[in-house]
Amino acid sequence: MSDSSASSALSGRILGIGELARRTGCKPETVRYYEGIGLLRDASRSEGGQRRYDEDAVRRLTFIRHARDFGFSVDAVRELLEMADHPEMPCDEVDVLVKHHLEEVESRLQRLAALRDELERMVTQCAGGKVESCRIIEVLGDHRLCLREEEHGGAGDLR
Amino acid sequence: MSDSSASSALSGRILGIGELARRTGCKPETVRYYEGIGLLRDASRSEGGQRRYDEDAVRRLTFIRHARDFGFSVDAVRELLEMADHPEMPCDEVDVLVKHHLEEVESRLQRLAALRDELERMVTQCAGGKVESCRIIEVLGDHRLCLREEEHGGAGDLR
DNA sequence: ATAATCCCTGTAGCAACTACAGGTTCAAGG
DNA sequence: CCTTGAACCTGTAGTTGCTACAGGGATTAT
Repeated sequence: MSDSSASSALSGRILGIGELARRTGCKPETVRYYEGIGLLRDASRSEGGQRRYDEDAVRRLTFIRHARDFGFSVDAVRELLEMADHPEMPCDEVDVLVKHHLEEVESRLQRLAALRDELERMVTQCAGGKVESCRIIEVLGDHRLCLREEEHGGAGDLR
Repeated sequence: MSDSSASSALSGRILGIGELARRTGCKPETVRYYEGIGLLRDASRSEGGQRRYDEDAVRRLTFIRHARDFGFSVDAVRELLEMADHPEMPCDEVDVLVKHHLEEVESRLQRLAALRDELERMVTQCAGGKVESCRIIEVLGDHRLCLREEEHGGAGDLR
Protein backbone atom coordinates (compact mmCIF):
# COMPACT_ATOMS: atom_id res chain seq x y z
CA MET A 1 0.00 0.00 0.00
CA SER A 2 1.67 3.21 1.09
CA ASP A 3 5.09 1.53 1.26
CA SER A 4 5.51 -0.66 -1.76
CA SER A 5 9.24 -0.06 -1.91
CA ALA A 6 11.51 -1.76 0.64
CA SER A 7 9.69 -4.94 1.49
CA SER A 8 10.62 -7.79 -0.81
CA ALA A 9 14.21 -7.17 0.19
CA LEU A 10 13.70 -7.04 3.93
CA SER A 11 11.18 -9.49 5.29
CA GLY A 12 11.17 -11.33 2.00
CA ARG A 13 9.30 -14.47 2.91
CA ILE A 14 7.66 -16.13 -0.03
CA LEU A 15 4.28 -17.68 0.40
CA GLY A 16 2.11 -20.15 -1.41
CA ILE A 17 -1.54 -19.37 -1.93
CA GLY A 18 -2.59 -21.51 1.03
CA GLU A 19 -0.43 -19.68 3.51
CA LEU A 20 -1.46 -16.32 2.13
CA ALA A 21 -5.05 -17.36 2.56
CA ARG A 22 -4.46 -18.54 6.11
CA ARG A 23 -2.71 -15.34 7.08
CA THR A 24 -5.53 -13.19 5.76
CA GLY A 25 -8.42 -15.28 6.91
CA CYS A 26 -9.79 -16.48 3.63
CA LYS A 27 -9.55 -19.46 1.30
CA PRO A 28 -7.31 -20.11 -1.67
CA GLU A 29 -10.37 -20.09 -3.90
CA THR A 30 -11.15 -16.59 -2.74
CA VAL A 31 -7.62 -15.43 -3.49
CA ARG A 32 -7.84 -16.80 -7.01
CA TYR A 33 -11.27 -15.23 -7.33
CA TYR A 34 -9.91 -11.82 -6.34
CA GLU A 35 -7.14 -12.20 -8.86
CA GLY A 36 -9.69 -13.17 -11.49
CA ILE A 37 -11.78 -10.06 -10.94
CA GLY A 38 -8.73 -7.84 -10.71
CA LEU A 39 -8.66 -6.93 -7.02
CA LEU A 40 -5.32 -8.62 -6.60
CA ARG A 41 -2.82 -8.22 -9.39
CA ASP A 42 -1.73 -11.37 -11.15
CA ALA A 43 0.67 -13.22 -8.89
CA SER A 44 4.13 -14.23 -10.01
CA ARG A 45 4.57 -17.95 -10.49
CA SER A 46 6.97 -20.70 -9.52
CA GLU A 47 8.67 -22.70 -12.28
CA GLY A 48 5.87 -25.20 -12.09
CA GLY A 49 3.24 -22.51 -12.41
CA GLN A 50 2.12 -22.12 -8.81
CA ARG A 51 1.33 -18.68 -7.43
CA ARG A 52 3.93 -17.06 -5.19
CA TYR A 53 3.27 -14.14 -2.88
CA ASP A 54 5.22 -11.68 -0.77
CA GLU A 55 4.38 -9.43 2.16
CA ASP A 56 2.95 -6.81 -0.15
CA ALA A 57 0.33 -9.26 -1.24
CA VAL A 58 -0.47 -9.99 2.39
CA ARG A 59 -1.00 -6.30 3.03
CA ARG A 60 -3.15 -5.83 -0.04
CA LEU A 61 -5.30 -8.84 0.71
CA THR A 62 -5.63 -7.80 4.34
CA PHE A 63 -6.88 -4.43 3.16
CA ILE A 64 -9.37 -6.09 0.85
CA ARG A 65 -10.69 -8.50 3.47
CA HIS A 66 -10.91 -5.77 5.98
CA ALA A 67 -12.87 -3.52 3.67
CA ARG A 68 -15.18 -6.40 2.80
CA ASP A 69 -15.67 -7.07 6.49
CA PHE A 70 -16.78 -3.49 6.78
CA GLY A 71 -19.47 -4.30 4.29
CA PHE A 72 -18.04 -2.49 1.29
CA SER A 73 -18.98 -4.00 -2.05
CA VAL A 74 -16.26 -5.39 -4.26
CA ASP A 75 -16.64 -2.37 -6.53
CA ALA A 76 -16.21 -0.05 -3.56
CA VAL A 77 -13.13 -2.01 -2.49
CA ARG A 78 -11.77 -1.59 -5.99
CA GLU A 79 -12.11 2.17 -5.66
CA LEU A 80 -10.64 2.20 -2.17
CA LEU A 81 -7.65 0.24 -3.43
CA GLU A 82 -7.23 2.62 -6.30
CA MET A 83 -7.13 5.49 -3.84
CA ALA A 84 -4.80 3.69 -1.45
CA ASP A 85 -2.46 3.21 -4.39
CA HIS A 86 -2.26 6.97 -4.87
CA PRO A 87 -1.22 8.39 -1.51
CA GLU A 88 -0.42 11.83 -2.86
CA MET A 89 -3.99 12.52 -3.92
CA PRO A 90 -6.56 14.21 -1.68
CA CYS A 91 -8.77 11.85 0.25
CA ASP A 92 -12.10 13.54 -0.46
CA GLU A 93 -13.28 10.63 -2.52
CA VAL A 94 -12.46 8.19 0.24
CA ASP A 95 -14.54 10.31 2.53
CA VAL A 96 -17.48 10.45 0.16
CA LEU A 97 -17.43 6.72 -0.41
CA VAL A 98 -17.27 5.88 3.27
CA LYS A 99 -19.91 8.41 4.24
CA HIS A 100 -22.20 7.03 1.60
CA HIS A 101 -21.63 3.55 2.91
CA LEU A 102 -22.28 4.76 6.42
CA GLU A 103 -25.63 6.17 5.34
CA GLU A 104 -26.58 2.87 3.80
CA VAL A 105 -25.61 1.00 6.91
CA GLU A 106 -27.70 3.35 8.97
CA SER A 107 -30.75 2.92 6.79
CA ARG A 108 -30.37 -0.85 6.94
CA LEU A 109 -30.10 -0.59 10.68
CA GLN A 110 -33.39 1.23 10.88
CA ARG A 111 -35.22 -1.19 8.65
CA LEU A 112 -33.78 -4.12 10.51
CA ALA A 113 -34.84 -2.61 13.82
CA ALA A 114 -38.38 -2.14 12.52
CA LEU A 115 -38.35 -5.75 11.43
CA ARG A 116 -37.21 -6.88 14.83
CA ASP A 117 -39.96 -4.92 16.52
CA GLU A 118 -42.60 -6.47 14.30
CA LEU A 119 -41.21 -9.94 14.85
CA GLU A 120 -41.14 -9.40 18.57
CA ARG A 121 -44.71 -8.25 18.51
CA MET A 122 -45.69 -11.35 16.60
CA VAL A 123 -43.93 -13.63 19.01
CA THR A 124 -45.34 -12.05 22.13
CA GLN A 125 -48.86 -12.08 20.74
CA CYS A 126 -48.86 -15.77 19.98
CA ALA A 127 -50.68 -17.59 22.77
CA GLY A 128 -49.22 -20.93 21.78
CA GLY A 129 -52.27 -22.93 20.77
CA LYS A 130 -53.05 -24.37 17.38
CA VAL A 131 -51.96 -22.99 14.05
CA GLU A 132 -55.50 -21.87 13.21
CA SER A 133 -55.43 -19.36 16.02
CA CYS A 134 -51.74 -18.53 15.79
CA ARG A 135 -51.17 -14.83 15.70
CA ILE A 136 -47.95 -15.24 13.76
CA ILE A 137 -49.54 -17.07 10.87
CA GLU A 138 -52.36 -14.59 10.96
CA VAL A 139 -50.06 -11.60 10.72
CA LEU A 140 -48.11 -13.17 7.89
CA GLY A 141 -51.32 -13.75 5.99
CA ASP A 142 -52.76 -10.30 6.47
CA HIS A 143 -50.81 -7.19 5.88
CA ARG A 144 -53.30 -5.02 7.75
CA LEU A 145 -52.22 -6.58 11.02
CA CYS A 146 -48.82 -4.94 10.83
CA LEU A 147 -48.01 -1.78 12.67
CA ARG A 148 -46.13 -0.34 9.77
CA GLU A 149 -48.41 -0.37 6.75
CA GLU A 150 -45.74 0.22 4.15
CA GLU A 151 -44.05 -3.12 3.65
CA HIS A 152 -41.47 -3.04 6.51
CA GLY A 153 -39.04 -1.48 4.09
CA GLY A 154 -39.54 -4.35 1.71
CA ALA A 155 -36.63 -6.00 3.51
CA GLY A 156 -34.85 -5.87 0.17
CA ASP A 157 -31.12 -6.15 0.80
CA LEU A 158 -30.61 -5.51 4.45
CA ARG A 159 -26.95 -6.41 4.29
CA MET B 1 -54.89 -20.43 3.86
CA SER B 2 -57.10 -21.17 6.86
CA ASP B 3 -60.21 -20.96 4.69
CA SER B 4 -59.56 -22.81 1.47
CA SER B 5 -63.21 -23.84 1.13
CA ALA B 6 -65.77 -21.22 0.14
CA SER B 7 -63.84 -18.83 -2.04
CA SER B 8 -63.80 -19.85 -5.68
CA ALA B 9 -67.60 -19.86 -5.54
CA LEU B 10 -68.08 -16.48 -3.92
CA SER B 11 -65.72 -13.81 -5.15
CA GLY B 12 -64.66 -16.02 -8.02
CA ARG B 13 -62.71 -13.57 -10.12
CA ILE B 14 -60.21 -15.22 -12.37
CA LEU B 15 -56.86 -13.57 -12.87
CA GLY B 16 -54.02 -13.75 -15.30
CA ILE B 17 -50.49 -13.89 -14.00
CA GLY B 18 -49.96 -10.18 -14.55
CA GLU B 19 -52.90 -9.13 -12.44
CA LEU B 20 -51.99 -11.58 -9.71
CA ALA B 21 -48.52 -10.12 -9.69
CA ARG B 22 -49.84 -6.58 -9.53
CA ARG B 23 -52.18 -7.37 -6.67
CA THR B 24 -49.41 -8.93 -4.61
CA GLY B 25 -46.66 -6.52 -5.41
CA CYS B 26 -44.37 -8.67 -7.44
CA LYS B 27 -43.66 -9.52 -11.07
CA PRO B 28 -44.96 -12.30 -13.29
CA GLU B 29 -41.43 -13.73 -13.42
CA THR B 30 -41.44 -14.03 -9.67
CA VAL B 31 -44.78 -15.82 -9.68
CA ARG B 32 -43.48 -18.33 -12.20
CA TYR B 33 -40.32 -18.67 -10.15
CA TYR B 34 -42.31 -19.45 -7.01
CA GLU B 35 -44.25 -22.05 -8.94
CA GLY B 36 -41.03 -23.50 -10.24
CA ILE B 37 -39.54 -23.94 -6.78
CA GLY B 38 -42.81 -25.24 -5.39
CA LEU B 39 -43.94 -22.37 -3.17
CA LEU B 40 -47.04 -21.89 -5.27
CA ARG B 41 -48.77 -24.98 -6.54
CA ASP B 42 -48.97 -25.42 -10.28
CA ALA B 43 -51.62 -23.07 -11.60
CA SER B 44 -54.52 -24.24 -13.72
CA ARG B 45 -54.34 -23.17 -17.33
CA SER B 46 -56.52 -21.60 -19.95
CA GLU B 47 -57.20 -23.45 -23.20
CA GLY B 48 -54.24 -21.72 -24.73
CA GLY B 49 -51.99 -22.72 -21.85
CA GLN B 50 -51.87 -19.48 -19.88
CA ARG B 51 -51.93 -19.57 -16.09
CA ARG B 52 -55.21 -18.73 -14.36
CA TYR B 53 -55.53 -17.79 -10.70
CA ASP B 54 -58.25 -17.29 -8.10
CA GLU B 55 -58.47 -15.49 -4.78
CA ASP B 56 -56.83 -18.38 -2.99
CA ALA B 57 -53.72 -17.86 -5.04
CA VAL B 58 -53.80 -14.19 -4.13
CA ARG B 59 -53.91 -15.08 -0.45
CA ARG B 60 -51.13 -17.62 -0.71
CA LEU B 61 -48.88 -15.30 -2.66
CA THR B 62 -49.62 -12.47 -0.26
CA PHE B 63 -48.53 -14.71 2.58
CA ILE B 64 -45.35 -15.60 0.77
CA ARG B 65 -44.45 -12.02 -0.10
CA HIS B 66 -45.22 -10.91 3.38
CA ALA B 67 -43.03 -13.58 4.94
CA ARG B 68 -40.23 -12.70 2.53
CA ASP B 69 -40.62 -9.05 3.48
CA PHE B 70 -40.08 -10.15 7.05
CA GLY B 71 -36.75 -11.52 5.94
CA PHE B 72 -37.60 -15.21 6.07
CA SER B 73 -35.66 -17.35 3.64
CA VAL B 74 -37.52 -19.21 0.94
CA ASP B 75 -36.98 -22.43 2.86
CA ALA B 76 -38.44 -20.89 5.99
CA VAL B 77 -41.41 -19.65 3.98
CA ARG B 78 -41.88 -23.15 2.69
CA GLU B 79 -42.12 -24.41 6.26
CA LEU B 80 -44.42 -21.60 7.32
CA LEU B 81 -46.72 -22.40 4.41
CA GLU B 82 -46.69 -26.05 5.34
CA MET B 83 -47.77 -25.10 8.86
CA ALA B 84 -50.38 -22.63 7.64
CA ASP B 85 -51.82 -25.45 5.55
CA HIS B 86 -52.40 -27.51 8.69
CA PRO B 87 -54.45 -25.30 11.02
CA GLU B 88 -55.32 -28.12 13.40
CA MET B 89 -51.72 -28.71 14.40
CA PRO B 90 -50.06 -26.98 17.35
CA CYS B 91 -48.12 -23.86 16.47
CA ASP B 92 -44.96 -24.65 18.44
CA GLU B 93 -42.92 -25.04 15.31
CA VAL B 94 -44.07 -21.72 13.99
CA ASP B 95 -42.94 -20.23 17.23
CA VAL B 96 -39.57 -21.88 17.09
CA LEU B 97 -38.97 -20.80 13.54
CA VAL B 98 -39.94 -17.21 14.16
CA LYS B 99 -37.98 -16.96 17.38
CA HIS B 100 -34.94 -18.33 15.64
CA HIS B 101 -35.36 -15.77 12.90
CA LEU B 102 -35.77 -13.08 15.49
CA GLU B 103 -32.51 -14.09 17.11
CA GLU B 104 -30.74 -13.89 13.80
CA VAL B 105 -32.17 -10.49 13.11
CA GLU B 106 -31.02 -9.33 16.51
CA SER B 107 -27.51 -10.59 16.00
CA ARG B 108 -27.36 -8.91 12.60
CA LEU B 109 -28.56 -5.75 14.23
CA GLN B 110 -25.75 -5.82 16.73
CA ARG B 111 -23.08 -6.51 14.18
CA LEU B 112 -24.46 -3.81 11.94
CA ALA B 113 -24.49 -1.35 14.83
CA ALA B 114 -20.86 -2.18 15.62
CA LEU B 115 -20.04 -1.63 11.98
CA ARG B 116 -21.74 1.71 12.00
CA ASP B 117 -19.83 2.79 15.06
CA GLU B 118 -16.54 1.80 13.49
CA LEU B 119 -17.41 3.58 10.26
CA GLU B 120 -18.40 6.67 12.18
CA ARG B 121 -15.15 6.59 14.06
CA MET B 122 -13.25 6.34 10.82
CA VAL B 123 -15.11 9.24 9.28
CA THR B 124 -14.71 11.55 12.25
CA GLN B 125 -11.03 10.77 12.58
CA CYS B 126 -10.21 11.66 9.00
CA ALA B 127 -8.76 15.13 8.92
CA GLY B 128 -9.38 15.49 5.20
CA GLY B 129 -5.89 15.83 3.81
CA LYS B 130 -4.13 13.54 1.43
CA VAL B 131 -4.68 9.83 1.11
CA GLU B 132 -1.31 9.07 2.66
CA SER B 133 -2.44 10.51 5.96
CA CYS B 134 -6.07 9.44 5.66
CA ARG B 135 -7.24 7.72 8.78
CA ILE B 136 -9.83 5.72 6.85
CA ILE B 137 -7.34 4.14 4.52
CA GLU B 138 -5.07 3.52 7.47
CA VAL B 139 -7.74 1.71 9.45
CA LEU B 140 -8.70 -0.39 6.46
CA GLY B 141 -5.10 -1.43 6.01
CA ASP B 142 -4.41 -2.26 9.62
CA HIS B 143 -6.69 -4.38 11.67
CA ARG B 144 -5.11 -3.29 14.94
CA LEU B 145 -6.60 0.17 14.53
CA CYS B 146 -10.10 -1.18 15.06
CA LEU B 147 -11.84 -0.96 18.38
CA ARG B 148 -13.23 -4.43 18.09
CA GLU B 149 -10.36 -6.81 17.49
CA GLU B 150 -12.37 -9.78 16.29
CA GLU B 151 -13.27 -9.02 12.70
CA HIS B 152 -16.44 -6.90 13.27
CA GLY B 153 -18.43 -10.07 13.07
CA GLY B 154 -16.96 -10.87 9.69
CA ALA B 155 -19.89 -8.94 8.28
CA GLY B 156 -20.83 -12.13 6.56
CA ASP B 157 -24.46 -11.93 5.59
CA LEU B 158 -25.90 -9.07 7.50
CA ARG B 159 -29.26 -9.37 5.80
C1' DA C 1 -58.56 -9.07 -39.63
C1' DT C 2 -55.24 -7.04 -37.21
C1' DA C 3 -52.74 -4.67 -33.87
C1' DA C 4 -51.55 -4.25 -29.10
C1' DT C 5 -51.02 -6.53 -25.13
C1' DC C 6 -50.46 -10.22 -22.69
C1' DC C 7 -48.39 -14.64 -21.80
C1' DC C 8 -45.35 -18.89 -22.73
C1' DT C 9 -40.69 -21.59 -22.16
C1' DG C 10 -36.01 -21.67 -21.51
C1' DT C 11 -31.79 -19.65 -20.64
C1' DA C 12 -28.51 -16.43 -18.78
C1' DG C 13 -27.35 -12.91 -15.52
C1' DC C 14 -26.59 -10.38 -10.76
C1' DA C 15 -23.12 -10.67 -5.95
C1' DA C 16 -19.50 -12.77 -3.95
C1' DC C 17 -17.98 -16.33 -3.34
C1' DT C 18 -17.68 -21.85 -2.54
C1' DA C 19 -17.16 -26.53 -4.06
C1' DC C 20 -15.98 -29.76 -6.71
C1' DA C 21 -13.36 -32.81 -10.58
C1' DG C 22 -9.48 -34.30 -12.68
C1' DG C 23 -4.84 -33.37 -13.19
C1' DT C 24 0.12 -31.21 -11.84
C1' DT C 25 3.82 -29.65 -8.66
C1' DC C 26 6.26 -29.37 -4.43
C1' DA C 27 8.74 -30.70 -0.20
C1' DA C 28 10.04 -34.19 2.82
C1' DG C 29 11.34 -38.86 4.08
C1' DG C 30 13.48 -43.24 2.96
C1' DC D 1 16.86 -40.76 -6.58
C1' DC D 2 12.24 -41.96 -5.82
C1' DT D 3 8.00 -42.00 -3.72
C1' DT D 4 4.31 -40.27 -1.16
C1' DG D 5 1.04 -36.95 0.34
C1' DA D 6 -0.15 -32.41 0.65
C1' DA D 7 -0.70 -28.46 -1.74
C1' DC D 8 -1.66 -26.47 -6.00
C1' DC D 9 -3.59 -25.83 -10.94
C1' DT D 10 -7.72 -24.78 -14.34
C1' DG D 11 -12.33 -24.75 -15.37
C1' DT D 12 -16.97 -25.39 -14.38
C1' DA D 13 -21.09 -25.49 -11.66
C1' DG D 14 -23.56 -24.45 -7.45
C1' DT D 15 -25.40 -21.12 -3.90
C1' DT D 16 -29.83 -17.31 -2.92
C1' DG D 17 -33.71 -15.03 -4.77
C1' DC D 18 -34.91 -13.38 -8.04
C1' DT D 19 -34.65 -10.42 -12.85
C1' DA D 20 -34.08 -9.92 -17.80
C1' DC D 21 -34.11 -11.24 -21.98
C1' DA D 22 -35.21 -13.91 -26.73
C1' DG D 23 -38.23 -15.79 -29.74
C1' DG D 24 -42.32 -17.37 -29.99
C1' DG D 25 -47.99 -18.15 -29.06
C1' DA D 26 -52.67 -16.42 -26.84
C1' DT D 27 -56.08 -12.94 -25.89
C1' DT D 28 -58.50 -8.95 -26.41
C1' DA D 29 -60.06 -4.74 -28.56
C1' DT D 30 -60.98 -2.36 -32.56
